[in-house]
Amino acid sequence: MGRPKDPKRVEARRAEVADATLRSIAKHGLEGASLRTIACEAGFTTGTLAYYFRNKKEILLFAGHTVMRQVITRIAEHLAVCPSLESLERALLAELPIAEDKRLGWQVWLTFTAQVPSDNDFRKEHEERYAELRSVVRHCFEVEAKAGNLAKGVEGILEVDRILGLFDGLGLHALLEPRLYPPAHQRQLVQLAIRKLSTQQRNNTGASQ
Amino acid sequence: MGRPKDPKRVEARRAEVADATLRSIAKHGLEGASLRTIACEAGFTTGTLAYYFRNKKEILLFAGHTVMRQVITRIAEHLAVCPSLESLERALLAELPIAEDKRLGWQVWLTFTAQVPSDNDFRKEHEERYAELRSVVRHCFEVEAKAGNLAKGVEGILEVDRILGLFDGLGLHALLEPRLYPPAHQRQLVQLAIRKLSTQQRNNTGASQ
DNA sequence: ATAAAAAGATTACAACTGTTATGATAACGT
DNA sequence: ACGTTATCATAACAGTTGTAATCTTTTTAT
Repeated sequence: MGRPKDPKRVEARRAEVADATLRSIAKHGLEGASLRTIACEAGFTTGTLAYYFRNKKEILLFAGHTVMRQVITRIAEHLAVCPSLESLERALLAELPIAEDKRLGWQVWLTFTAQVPSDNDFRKEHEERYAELRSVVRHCFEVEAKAGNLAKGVEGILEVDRILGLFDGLGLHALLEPRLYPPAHQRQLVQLAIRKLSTQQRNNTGASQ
Repeated sequence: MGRPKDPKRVEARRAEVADATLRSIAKHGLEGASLRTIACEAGFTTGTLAYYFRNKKEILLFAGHTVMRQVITRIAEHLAVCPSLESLERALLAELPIAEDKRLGWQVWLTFTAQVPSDNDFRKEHEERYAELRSVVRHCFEVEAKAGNLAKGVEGILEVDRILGLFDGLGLHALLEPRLYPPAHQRQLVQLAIRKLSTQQRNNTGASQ
């Protein structure tokens, strides 16, 4: 008798398809990511895709989900060991569109984000991921507030939105015009924004990595 | 003899098509904006579009161009009469995704922005518009700096990127999750970010409009 | 070894896409 | 009034899309 669906293999194949989807989007945008190009990129045919996914949208949602989840997981792990503003700084710096793989991540983030206003499934996915992200960062501020490490007049709840707003906006601009936002410039902007909130001022303008 | 192309009429028709394009995108995203739906939305047929535009991309670029140009023109006019941080604050507040028409503008901005990484024509358009925007805001900072109205330790060049990054990031988040970013919250964030830069602190948390 | 089910390829299909050729109409100058 | 040309609609084109039915090949349990 044939075995029941091997979950290991299914998971692996779905991951391969997701990866191929990301590569397709990175090359020619969402328009260039048809089922055929995705399948070709993965070394399969459309029939294989149909076997592991119900339809194209499920593929896109899965691909987007994995990308966002990986980013947030990395940030959360940084902040889990030590939920401080310093950790937050390091976590965000590591995700800026500097290295080529990070730039690719930002690009697919952008294309998926652009689907949110006109597609309820993408909207739901977005809301869930960002709820996680906000929760992690908010916890970070709460800990610092209790320790009395926040400068006078900084409202934690406000600052979460401000930092995340700046982070996404800066990342977006850096993705779109890398020449105007070289790595050092990106880092400097994030560092300045975070360090202004802390009582203990650090001065290193950051040549890490 | 038939008259030569009436530029007034041509301009008007192209504007109608651009408007119809924006409405189509607002309804079902870029995927839902085919030449037929655009034409139908404008009360025309595809033949009419072909008469006023060479191809679809030209339509999209024109539509995107007009939207961005209008936004930047409004901001520039605000800052032309009085290039101060206070004017900048008012100008940016007026463009936040609060009213429904502004939200629509942000949505098309997002869809066009998402094309930038994979399309050189969109990239060029984006670079030109943001060069204008940065120039206007930078001039605003220069004037304030000469007047000695900038708080200690604020580097104008850095702050331009920081304000614009925060503005786009915040606008994006507010567009995607309006319930988490009610009008007062959006305004508060922008106001706080700008007023921290000035020597003369104002305190109104903003109930304008 | 063999039956059975899973995994994947091939192919077909209907719908839709952007583009364009052609036809009809309306506006204008003479 | 006429002819010319701008304007716009109709319709056809070839290509692509997502989807799904069908067929072949592995893989596995007995």
